[in-house]
Amino acid sequence: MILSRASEYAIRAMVYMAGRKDDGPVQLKEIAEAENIPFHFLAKTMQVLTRIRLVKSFRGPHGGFMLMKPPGDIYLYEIVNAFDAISQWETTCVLGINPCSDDVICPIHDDWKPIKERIFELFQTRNLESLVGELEKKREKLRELGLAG
Amino acid sequence: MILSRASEYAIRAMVYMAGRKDDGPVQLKEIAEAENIPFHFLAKTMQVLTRIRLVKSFRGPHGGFMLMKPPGDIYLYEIVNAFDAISQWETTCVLGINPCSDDVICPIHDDWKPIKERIFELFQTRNLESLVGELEKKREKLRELGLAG
DNA sequence: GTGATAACGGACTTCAAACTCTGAATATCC
DNA sequence: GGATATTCAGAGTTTGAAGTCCGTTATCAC
Repeated sequence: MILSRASEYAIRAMVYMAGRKDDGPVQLKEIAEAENIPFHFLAKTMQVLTRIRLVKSFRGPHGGFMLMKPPGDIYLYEIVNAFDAISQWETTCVLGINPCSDDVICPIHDDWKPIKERIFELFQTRNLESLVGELEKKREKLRELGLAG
Repeated sequence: MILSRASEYAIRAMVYMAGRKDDGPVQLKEIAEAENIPFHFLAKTMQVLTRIRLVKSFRGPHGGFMLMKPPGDIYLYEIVNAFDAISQWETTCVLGINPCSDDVICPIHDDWKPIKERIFELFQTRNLESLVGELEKKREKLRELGLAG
């Protein structure tokens, strides 16, 4: 709703890779099935991530993809920025008035600016490691609820 | 970037109407030219606003559109909701995981929720009158800067 | 080196949003 | 009542994102 599908899929794929216990490359097929992402579309998405060196790819049997950096060093911003020109958000607002800046006649700019900044901050401070941590917490919580119910 | 064009155009058109000093109906042509919106597209947009009774339309010579309520009583939410199903945002997140709720395995949900709520609040508390006020303030500011420079 | 496996790369198709066009309906003015 | 102005309504077109397909290339196992 605010990111392209490619960005969404890329994040989910990366989080999946980061959260996988098993070492060694993860195959496209496994990610696509686990995350319920169209295979061929994810293929192209992963190619982009390979090109910008967020992941390393291995062809042939037992091939697949591996993260190039520890999960704690990969921030959402890097991923998202490969697919959506979020740097351009600086000069865009909800009203589509472009360029929209402090000096442009846009009635909603001053409301929108802090929200935009907050989204930016989210992307720039959240890394894969912390996201995997969130997942663990959520799983734990659901497990407790399951036992209690 | 987060709203459809129709929503964006609708808001701009409504703000334009609210800010117009002259009484009487405003014509499509005037709005389209003033706000630089494709004429025929705006036509359909205005038809929707007419149908949901945010504006009243008049055909024939000297026809046009008028707000059905005082600007202070028209909130962005009403406008936006006519074009984008923002009520569905409740169960959607940046990662496209749908439904996404407090109880669903989505690593970013807890980050995204407050942002979403803030956007909601913006739409629900901002009305046309206050937006027109913002415009005035901005214009004033720019005028001062112009004199100073 | 042959065959199987998996990523690569580009072309193709699908779909929905954005935009355009045209004629019908309705109101005004003379 | 006829000419004109304006919105209404629906169909058609364009465009770009999303998704699919297929042949190529690299790697591994035997």
